[in-house]
Amino acid sequence: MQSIRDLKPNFGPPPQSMAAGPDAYMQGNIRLTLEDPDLWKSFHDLGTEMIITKPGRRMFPHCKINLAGLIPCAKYILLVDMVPVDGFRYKWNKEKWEVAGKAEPQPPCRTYLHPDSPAPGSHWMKQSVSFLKLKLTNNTLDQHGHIILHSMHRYHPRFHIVQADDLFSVRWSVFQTFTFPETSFTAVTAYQNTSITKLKIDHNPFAKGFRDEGTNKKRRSSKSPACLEKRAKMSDMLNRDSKEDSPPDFCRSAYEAYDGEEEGDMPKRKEAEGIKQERYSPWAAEREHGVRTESPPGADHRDVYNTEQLVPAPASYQPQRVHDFGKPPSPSPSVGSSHSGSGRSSFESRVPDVATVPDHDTSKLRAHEVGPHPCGPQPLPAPQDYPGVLNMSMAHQAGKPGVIGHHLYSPYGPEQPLGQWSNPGPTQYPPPHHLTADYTTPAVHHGYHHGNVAEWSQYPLFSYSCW
DNA sequence: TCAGCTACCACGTTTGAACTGG
DNA sequence: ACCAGTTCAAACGTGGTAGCTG
Repeated sequence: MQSIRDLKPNFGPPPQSMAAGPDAYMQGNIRLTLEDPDLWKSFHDLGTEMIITKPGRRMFPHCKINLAGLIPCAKYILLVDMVPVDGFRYKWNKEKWEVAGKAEPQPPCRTYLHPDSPAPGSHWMKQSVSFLKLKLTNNTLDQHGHIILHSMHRYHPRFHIVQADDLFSVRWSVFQTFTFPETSFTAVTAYQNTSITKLKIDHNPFAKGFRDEGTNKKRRSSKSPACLEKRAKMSDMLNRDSKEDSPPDFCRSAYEAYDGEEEGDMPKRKEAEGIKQERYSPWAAEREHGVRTESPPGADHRDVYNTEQLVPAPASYQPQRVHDFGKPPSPSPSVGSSHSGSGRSSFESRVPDVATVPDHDTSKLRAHEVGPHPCGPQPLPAPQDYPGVLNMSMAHQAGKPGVIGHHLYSPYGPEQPLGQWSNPGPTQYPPPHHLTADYTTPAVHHGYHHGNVAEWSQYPLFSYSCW
């Protein structure tokens, strides 16, 4: 286990509270470990697939981490985002994943904010931190703040730990970014690998109804024509007695390795062994064939990547209140314009999340606040009035142009206490001086004082060009 | 024709309000 | 009146599948 040690201070004048003891913010020896690594590994060996749906789908396994080495009394914000593993689109062909071409232009980048954020280090360390409610979607116009992904593309989650009292101070803070190789996955709209399906069914409590020992036997079937034919023949019988204990023995070959055991450690172990025998892990194959992966050679799978993420310094908060929520988002000519093809370059420069931004008057933006951008001034994502979605806009630092949209999503509701978010307070840093007029409108402050982080809607958090 | 996507379905889990008893 | 435990229904989360679409 190795955390990211190569930290750099952020740019720009730090807030007073940070300047008072900068070392204290740097001395932490943060360690982050992934929970259920064996489960993740089981999926990873098969080629993890995550369903993405229009309304949003949770991950399974979901991201759950343990933290250590935080300063107990210091506040931290935990974030998760998804980054493409490579610049390819994949297809499932003959029981294995194959490259099907270049990746599509990256969807709007969003970051999931852990609902407990910000919380003191002691809070994060006292128990494991779960990102259970993180949802994935393929709807680029998603209004719920879910993380937007492309189907048939590979991603891996990144965990960001930011020492910050609130979102106001995020921009001055140092990010520590952690990634686990075994959490990489392929986003799909329907499962391709039946072994993954089986693994999910056996481990996800919500899918108990699909287990062999469950009551709903007729759901256990495969898509093979032979099975479909047999299923058709059996349908009447099944309809007559769908609660029969012993399932029909057709179409069970794909699950043979899992039969006959109740849930528990032993069956799981058996599953893993059975899977290994038929294992075809496409990612393992990639490694064998020299296809690029993010795994550091020789590194323990539980070790994090040695990457770092800094908050761009000349950050420019550009929250704009949406007064007519519900207006359809305006298409952006810049969407996809930065897509540069395959490989890392394809997502080094992310496009702003303008696809989700309802129409608003971009003339309100001041050029110097937005900063230079090859695509011209970006209409910043406007806050939306659904609860829990944050929006932060930051310009790139010199040499890393491009204002990116990076959405922060938190499942906070308006009623939840967010005092530390909603109001910087007199002892905290004042809002950035370059905030737009809209930012300081009473309406916005009203929202903050009521703990509604919706006004933060979509904040471009940081640039992918940094990694 | 077909791969990918979506809507809908049935089932199980979770959650919170309502109810009950001490 | 208060609190803790129980019950129950609605909401939510699943994978399967038929049908649609490009």
